[in-house]
This record gives sequence, structure tokens and C-alpha cells, in this order.
Amino acid sequence: MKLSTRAEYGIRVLVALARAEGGGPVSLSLVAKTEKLPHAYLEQLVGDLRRAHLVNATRGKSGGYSLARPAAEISLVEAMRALDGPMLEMPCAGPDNLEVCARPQDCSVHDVFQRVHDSLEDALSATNLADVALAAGGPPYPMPVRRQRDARYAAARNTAARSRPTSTPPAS
Amino acid sequence: MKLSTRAEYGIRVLVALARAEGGGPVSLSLVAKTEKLPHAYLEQLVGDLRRAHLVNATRGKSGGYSLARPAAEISLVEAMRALDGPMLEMPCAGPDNLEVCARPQDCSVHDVFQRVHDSLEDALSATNLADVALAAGGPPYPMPVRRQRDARYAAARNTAARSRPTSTPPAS
DNA sequence: GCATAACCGACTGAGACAGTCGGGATTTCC
DNA sequence: GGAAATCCCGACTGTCTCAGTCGGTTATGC
Repeated sequence: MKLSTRAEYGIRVLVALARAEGGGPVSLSLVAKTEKLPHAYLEQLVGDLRRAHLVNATRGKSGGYSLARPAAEISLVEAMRALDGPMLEMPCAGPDNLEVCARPQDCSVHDVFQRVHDSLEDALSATNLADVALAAGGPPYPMPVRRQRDARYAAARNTAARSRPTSTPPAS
Repeated sequence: MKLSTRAEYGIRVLVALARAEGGGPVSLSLVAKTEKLPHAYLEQLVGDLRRAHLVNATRGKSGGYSLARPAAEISLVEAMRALDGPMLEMPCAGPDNLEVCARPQDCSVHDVFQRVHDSLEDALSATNLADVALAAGGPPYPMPVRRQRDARYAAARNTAARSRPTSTPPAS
């Protein structure tokens, strides 16, 4: 039962964005440097977050990422799913993977893992990014003040509107 | 967030043993056949269960495995730990892995994952094998009736008493 | 002494994970 | 119109774990 670095790093990025909420986009390189994480790798992860409509991207110089919705409205379960696929993947658990159980009438573990799955999901959905950002405390995320394109929760000009046929299954 | 087959199969075996409780040892080949699981692989897993003192083994013809304690006293969290190592492994979560967090004063995710870890553990420790075996319902585990060596919860003649220096860290 | 069981260590193929790399497309600033 | 900073994307790669297999040894019952 291991947590992937994808999930960890991805959530760190989201928390960073939450702490910078309202202050215009934050560049990935800044996050990478501050959190001491590999930039090129983060690009992959944050791509998933964007495709899941959790963050918006702004291209070009002085661009970066910002949360697509207020931090208080983004739960960790969304983040985890976007980053890591369905929770507790296994033939007999979770509404995510609808695989048919190989032992139909007599599966001894079906119910248990369903319960475990649910409690995991509860714990994650009960927490949102604002909570985490707040709990992280400390100084707000370092952020160079600069003219911003008034892009607070701006329309998602990326991804959604780009006529990409949204052929993006929520996760790998 | 994936559940290993180790955990799944191992718990299936334990449930099988729980359903046969009180009826002498059950051979692995029977379990493997009934549950349609690879026998050689199960041998590995059940070895871990034995080293964790969750099952007792009886060698020789008409031997097999039985639970080391009453099913009602074996929680799933024990089983999971024996089979799969610490829950929710990651640098910032759980009392199991005491790794030092790389971002001491400012780790934004420490608390969250701690909470997730705890709720996972709660869910698992709240359930014991007797519950699962009962919930599995259906007919009791198929089991050839045969003379038994009065080995209900017999002293753990294996493993523990064999002067093996117990150099068995709970998991890999 | 033979059949059946637990035990053990070594081996292996496939796939995931954790990145890296090189380039392309956008936007801003000068 | 550059130059620079950013997002964006696909391909590649080494390492490791997972899921099993295999061959052989030891113990027990008949």
C-alpha cells in the first residue's frame, strides 16, 4: 500500500497554488525550486491536473498555473484521482473499477474492501486544498508581485475551450 | 493506490481458514484449488503469515494450515501488515516509516497523509476475520472430515519455537 | 517407503515508476 | 521583431517491484 510520488508531488503543487491563491499564476519552475522537486517531472503531473480541470495554465512569459476553482472547493479525492487513477484498485473494490469479480456468488472479500475503499474516500473527500494550505501555515507561498492579467478563476481558456475532443479519460 | 494480489490472496486464504475454524488444518492445495489461485505463489504468502504468527502449519500428510488464534481476534490490519508491509508508505505518513521528512519546518502535506493513514488503519482494524468469514456467508469452507490431532489453537510449534533467530522484519 | 504436505531459495518476464530529453507553441518585454 | 520565459508534448530509459514459476528438501501418516 504505497503512495506514489505522483500523488505526493502533485498535491504539493496544488497546495503551493492554493497558498498563492488570488495572486496570479505561479510558474512551475518556481514551485519546483521552492519544493525541491524535478521540474520536468512536475510538468507531466500538472498536465494531468490541467486535463482534470483542477488547474488553469497561462502560457508565455510571466505565465504559470493557478487553481481552476477556489481552493476550498477542491477536495483531495479529486486530486488523487487525477494523479493516480482510481483509489484502491482491485477486482473487488470501489465503484471506479467495475471489473467483474471472478468468484461471483462466493467472493469472500468483496464487502470488506468496499468498506475500506469507502473510508479512504471519505477521509480524502473531507479535506480540501484550503484546509491543507492553511494547516501548512508558515509564510504564504513566495511569489514575486507582478502585474497580473486579472485571471482569478478566469474562464478556462485552456484545454476545455480548445476544441480538443476531451478524449481525456480522467486517468491512465 | 493499488492493492497488491499478495494482500488479496493472503486475505482470501485467511478467510478460508477462518471458515474452516475448529476443523483441523486445511491444506494449501485445497485452498488454491477452491479459490482458483496459484498454489506455489500462495506458499510464499502463507509463509509470511506464518512468520507473523497468524497461522500455524502442520507438516506431513493430512497436514495444512490453521489460524493461530481465534478468527475473531485477528484483525485485517495485522494481515495487511504481514502481507504488504506498512500501510500507506511514504516519507510523510504513518508511524511505521519513521523516515525524516525532507522539508522539516514547512512540510505542507504531513498532516493530511497522517490523517488518511489513520482512517485507513481504523477501517482495517475494526474488522476481524470472523466478521469477514461470516459475511462471506454461504456454505462453510469445504473440508474433508478427518481425524484431527486436536490442534485447535495448538501451541505454535512452528516458527517461534524453532530457534530461528527471529530475524524476520515484519515485511520487505 | 511412498504419497502428501509444508518449507525454502533462486529465477524470470512483464510492467510500473520516476524521471530525463529534446523539441515545439505562446506570450511578454524590450 | 527578437529574446526570454513559460507551457506543452511525445519518446525514451534505467531501476525496481510484482506476480509467479521451478526444483529441491524436510516432515508426517499410512
